[in-house]
Amino acid sequence: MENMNIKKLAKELNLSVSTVSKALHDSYEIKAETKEKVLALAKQLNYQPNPFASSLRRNSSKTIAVVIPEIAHNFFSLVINGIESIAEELKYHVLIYITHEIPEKEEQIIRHLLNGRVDGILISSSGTTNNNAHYHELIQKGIPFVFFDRANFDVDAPRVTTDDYQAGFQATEHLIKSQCKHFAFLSLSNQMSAINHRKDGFLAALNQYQIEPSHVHIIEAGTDETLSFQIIRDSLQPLPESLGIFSSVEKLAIQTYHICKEINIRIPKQLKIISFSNLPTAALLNPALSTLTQPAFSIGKEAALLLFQSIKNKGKIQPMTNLPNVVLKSTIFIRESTKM
Amino acid sequence: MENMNIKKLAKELNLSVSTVSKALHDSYEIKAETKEKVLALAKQLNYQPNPFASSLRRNSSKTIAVVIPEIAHNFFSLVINGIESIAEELKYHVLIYITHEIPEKEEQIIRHLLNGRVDGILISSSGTTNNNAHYHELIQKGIPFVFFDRANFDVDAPRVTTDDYQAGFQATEHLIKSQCKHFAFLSLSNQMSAINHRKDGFLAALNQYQIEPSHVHIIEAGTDETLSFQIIRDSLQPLPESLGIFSSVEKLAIQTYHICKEINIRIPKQLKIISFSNLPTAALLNPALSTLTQPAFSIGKEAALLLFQSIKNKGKIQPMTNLPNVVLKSTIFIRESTKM
DNA sequence: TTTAATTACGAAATCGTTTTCGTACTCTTC
DNA sequence: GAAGAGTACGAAAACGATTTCGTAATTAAA
Repeated sequence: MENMNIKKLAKELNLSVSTVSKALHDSYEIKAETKEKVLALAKQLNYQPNPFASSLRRNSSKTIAVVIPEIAHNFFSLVINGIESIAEELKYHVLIYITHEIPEKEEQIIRHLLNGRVDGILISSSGTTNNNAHYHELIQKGIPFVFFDRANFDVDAPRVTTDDYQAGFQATEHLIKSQCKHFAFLSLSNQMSAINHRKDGFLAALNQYQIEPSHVHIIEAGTDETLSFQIIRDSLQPLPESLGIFSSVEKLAIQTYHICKEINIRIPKQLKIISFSNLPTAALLNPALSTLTQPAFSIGKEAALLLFQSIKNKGKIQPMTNLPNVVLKSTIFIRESTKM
Repeated sequence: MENMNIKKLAKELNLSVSTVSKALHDSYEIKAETKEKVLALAKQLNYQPNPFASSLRRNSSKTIAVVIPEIAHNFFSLVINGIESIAEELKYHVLIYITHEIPEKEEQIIRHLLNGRVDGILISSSGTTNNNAHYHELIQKGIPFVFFDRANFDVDAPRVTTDDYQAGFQATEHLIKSQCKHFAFLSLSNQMSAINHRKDGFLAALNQYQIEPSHVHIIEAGTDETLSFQIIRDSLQPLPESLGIFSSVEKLAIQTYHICKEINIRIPKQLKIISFSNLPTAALLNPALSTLTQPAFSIGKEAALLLFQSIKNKGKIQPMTNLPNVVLKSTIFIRESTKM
């Protein structure tokens, strides 16, 4: 009685295993009456097919993987919510893997997934742009994957991103019009696509408004918490006159707030700041933080939809030109932190 | 060439399938020389065992499930981080399921997991205390599970919780000593263990300091975002004199902040508030929010450790008395929001 | 009435591992 | 040099589903 399986079920019904299996899958070969009997007993005995036997035979797992740099992060949590909303509907399971921003970790995870454990993968890359080998192995193995937010543009895969360049331009333009004289861009690394696009927008705006290059600062704070704290603090001492900061990620903006509190820099009087962020408390901060907010939930949803499409189309010829490349818009919220 | 498997590997090596399998598992039956050959070719041909065949045969999946009410929530994200840190080390995979605070959803997820897809489950319950059937089915099937944060105390399972009663008492005592006259407890529902323990601590403190019962308000805001907003707003109009709010969860405190901003209630002058919270921006809010902060990462770690212990001990006789019941301490941070 | 088609089911192969036996062969040991 | 122990491997049976193929029984067509 320990575990119910299709064999016991068949014996109980005086039917063959194959008949029961077909009945459970509503096959046309089985007559209605038999199907009912099978379904009824299956429900009564609480029969649930062994997922591994099924996956082994059908060569599909009904499972996808989500590979993200970190999870304790509003943006990624919201994305997962979006992904889950679709996966749940399609009765897919979701495996989570966290790279902690370590490219080698990402490679290891991806390589591990080559064994067929999942039917597809959603990736927000932690990788450096010059290491694509593991992605190509996925392609070779025929495992569909979709990039979201942080894509590797050298790899032929669908992606869902935001209008990072435009948003970066817009944010910077806003800083310029708020009478900033010096401009700083806070970055994690110069190897991440999304962040680089934001930087390009930043630089383009400064260029268009003919800001003197000596007034432009690029601060690469890195992914290490304590190190980035120091780097940012050092770059604020001495404080350039009328500094406008465009932070490419939420975490660095929060750190900047903490630093300003610590060394008594007044926002927005001495320093203005705007940041990419999905903080639900942005408007409640002291002062309220101006943000560029990505449609995180939709990003997750769209990425999942693209992935499931790829999974469905697997085997068919795919037009490798004209890859799906969904670009969603961020929203700018002007708040006190960039007030004149 | 499409997919490498153990059979092709064996043929290539002129060995039997069983020998190759044993070699890959470093069996004592196989001599060192053979093992080396096998390992070498396996690596060269990039052989990776099919996880489903393996799981089917060994009847274990190297996978655990995490069932949580929501993911876009600092506390749960941090817990997952803790869980992942252990799972990663033990080479386990982590499936995520979100109940969205819907008890029926939780039941459905748990029932689905009865099929053996996972070796164990970590649950933060969304359930009402009077529905345990699905947990008992897990026990009957012999699938180990561990509660964290929100436990069902009527079910015999290990749990990792925090000192909710004491923290509730401490927070309330702090409000009392801050000269509050009226006291409100913000709750999601009266069916959640952790929240009820916080309420018990709240009530005990008020009782000990002989606060008049008419000055004590219990506000059940529910889990619906817009509804809870209205409920809280209504309960703040008219505003009781010297109101001290103890919010049992972060979300309701944030809503309260938004409401106070909207209808111009000054914190902490007219209203003091302290909340359970893992907000990284608590100190940056306007005003800085006093918090009770749970050791979320450790909770995840401890829960995962307990679960893996249960998985390892499976089959052995378990002393059902004396269940592991880890209680971790929260930390109180007094900030401006409760200043006199 | 005979043949062809359809219906409803069963036997057995299959997915890719792991594991239990069985067995040659070598090496001790008395 | 016979018996026993140890070594190193292979054959085959699982694990539990799905799927292909075959076939009796019934129905329809000629």
